[in-house]
Amino acid sequence: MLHADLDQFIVAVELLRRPELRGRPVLVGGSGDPTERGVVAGASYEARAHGVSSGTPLRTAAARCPDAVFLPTDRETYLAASAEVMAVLAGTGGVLEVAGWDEAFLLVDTDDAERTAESLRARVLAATGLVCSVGIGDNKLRAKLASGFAKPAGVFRLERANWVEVMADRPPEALPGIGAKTAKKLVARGITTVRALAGTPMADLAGEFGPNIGPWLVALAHGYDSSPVTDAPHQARSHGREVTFQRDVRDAELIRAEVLRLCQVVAADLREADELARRIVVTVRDSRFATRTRGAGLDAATRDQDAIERAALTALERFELARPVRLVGVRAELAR
DNA sequence: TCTGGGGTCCTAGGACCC
DNA sequence: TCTGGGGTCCTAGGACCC
Repeated sequence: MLHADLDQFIVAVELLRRPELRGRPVLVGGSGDPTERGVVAGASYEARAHGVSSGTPLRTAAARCPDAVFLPTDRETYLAASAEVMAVLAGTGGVLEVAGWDEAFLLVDTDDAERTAESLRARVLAATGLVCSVGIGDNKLRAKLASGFAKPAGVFRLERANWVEVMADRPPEALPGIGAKTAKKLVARGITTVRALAGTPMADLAGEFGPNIGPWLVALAHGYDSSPVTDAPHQARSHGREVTFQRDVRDAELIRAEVLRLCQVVAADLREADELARRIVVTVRDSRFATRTRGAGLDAATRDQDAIERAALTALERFELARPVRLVGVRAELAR
């Protein structure tokens, strides 16, 4: 099985229409104004050399990389480019599972996976002008990790036979699914490598991480993954919108007005997606970055704007709002 | 000058039912 | 004075990913 992953996808799409920026540090994020609140969504390799990567606050990025060109995020354009890439991948005849804007699994029948992977890279480049890397694996977990090792513009194979050689000495957070929080808890137990995690009895982790996640972490460290590649169309569970204020807001009326505006956008999103909501959840993040949610059910599955607004205001009233508010969000959980 | 915005999945606790 | 054991649903929060 293969995992195709576009190289610096967002920046690569921008460079297609601004080829004069090639070779320069380019950063995409927020409104494109690095004095505003926002983070980097895409960084060119030249910018990454200055210590800027996806998730870096724009202001920090501007300080580290003053020569960078800042561009606003343009979702629609990336979605369109993504659709083009996925169409090329689908054209190969295998089972295609889209796993994000810029990545997909492909189950193909081949006796020369490297040759198939290279031809895939060539087809994507020829059709879209975008460079991708391709991982070959004996399951999805290994194929995904392999595409990371294949970057930039390469092919890499990771399977049971070379798992220990490639992965054992790496830190646990090299595994997808293990982030900073989990890594820290593992370090506290003296687990600092994939090897050590793989050698931990599952029962030891079940207490702290839960009866399912604990054992799953150990399986992850062995490279086990039995999840199938599926081309079943993706069914959204929720649609939401959230906004970070440029300055924290104390005025309850302003917060209320923003929640109502988000309700309008969410209702429009539901109409466009032809979905009905069952519950509305409001998110509030305060000036200390503490994030809370409150929800309210809907009497019937609906996308009626008035009903969504009523539910959102009911949920909003249940917050204390003791501190200035940094972010508000409105999410519709869908009827299924 | 800290820390976006779109999501998904899992867990834990309480309610409720038999 | 003691008050089981399952199961399911709802809700809020946590962690993670791109």
